[in-house]
Amino acid sequence: MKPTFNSRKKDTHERIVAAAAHAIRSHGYAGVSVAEVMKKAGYTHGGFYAHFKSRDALLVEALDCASQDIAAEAARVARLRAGTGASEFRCLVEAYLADQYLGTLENGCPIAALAAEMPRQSQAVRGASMARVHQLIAAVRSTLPESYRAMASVITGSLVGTLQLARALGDTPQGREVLSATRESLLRLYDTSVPAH
Amino acid sequence: MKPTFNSRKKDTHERIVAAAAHAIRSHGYAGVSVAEVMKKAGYTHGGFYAHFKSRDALLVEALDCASQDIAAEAARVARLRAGTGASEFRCLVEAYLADQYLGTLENGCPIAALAAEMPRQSQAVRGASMARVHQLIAAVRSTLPESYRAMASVITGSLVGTLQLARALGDTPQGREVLSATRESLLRLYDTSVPAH
DNA sequence: TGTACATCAGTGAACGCGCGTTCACTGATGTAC
DNA sequence: TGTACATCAGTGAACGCGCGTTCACTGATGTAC
Repeated sequence: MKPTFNSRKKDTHERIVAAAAHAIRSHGYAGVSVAEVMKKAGYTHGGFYAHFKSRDALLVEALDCASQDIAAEAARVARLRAGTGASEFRCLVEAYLADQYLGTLENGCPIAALAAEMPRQSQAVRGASMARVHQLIAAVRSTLPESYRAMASVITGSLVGTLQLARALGDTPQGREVLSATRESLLRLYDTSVPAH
Repeated sequence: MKPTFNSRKKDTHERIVAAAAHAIRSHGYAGVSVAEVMKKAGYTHGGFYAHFKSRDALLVEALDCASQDIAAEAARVARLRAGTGASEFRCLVEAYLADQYLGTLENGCPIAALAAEMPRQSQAVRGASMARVHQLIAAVRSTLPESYRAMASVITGSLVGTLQLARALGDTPQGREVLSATRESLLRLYDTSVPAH
């Protein structure tokens, strides 16, 4: 075994991807530059192509990494709330539309940050992006009772769109109002429509 | 009067803004270059700064122009449907989430195209963008009966987010399915919740 | 344990390119007589 | 109506800069004896 060499390179690779995973959410696909990501990760830009075939290859890995981040965060929130009697749906809505995401972009949902840019990307990036969109809709669907699953699209759209609109209004009373109004509307809808939960 | 000079320059100005209004929706704020807009408008890039103080000033005017485009289009659709008995809400939903917007970006709602980029813009562009977000929410609110107006945020978010998700999936069965599922959910919701319309 | 050598992750200079912006200019349009 | 001049909208070359990508190199890490 030669653990040091292998794990050093792997470490570096992961650090670059993690930096990019934050960068795509803060600045969008179009706002991410190779040099800046490498700098944020603590390296010079020259080493980049020892790790990635191209900038697009980095974008694909960064999206995957960001998605895993957010899935882990969702699982953490779910574990915290387990036993409080809150429905999975309530946990999802309150976690996704939390006020904390108004001010900081880099840790939120990558789909909310990137959806509008997806149609303009290269085939590789678009393919990875589409898979993540399906995954998010499926995650929302899984919180709904069987007979209400046709509403997964409208609810997912509502989460993604509302977060964007609120962020566009900024961390202000108006932005927070949009978030809280949407949380309440979705939860009231769920409580009045969905029986026996 | 010196009508020719004045109107020629005004004409040129409007042609540049119109080209930019299409470009921001196709390529996002970040994807718009001065040179390309000027070329699309039929000019060389050098003349740009006789018309605009900066690229940002163009973005502001382009957003305003795109918003007027879409408001005019909405009015046109509303006029066509007047007398068919369809509610204002139904007209809005069917017009906003029309299948035609899956394939073409350049004529759709600028907020759906730009929302995620708004928080990263200069103050001038962000200010203009925020005003348009408020305007869209108000337009949605105006189609709702008084006691349901608290739902304007969730519905606007749903329209914006769903269009983005569907576009990310492309002009495919899956993309169209997301659009039609959301249209049906919103209209069913309206028909079952809102009394006497 | 200590020295000589091989490996290879990361460095930094360089490339061609398109960006936003500036500016001296051209030549078509309009005015004065 | 016809000529001489003034205006100014649009042209195209140029600027400094950051981009994605390439590559000869360095020097720390690991191996062989």
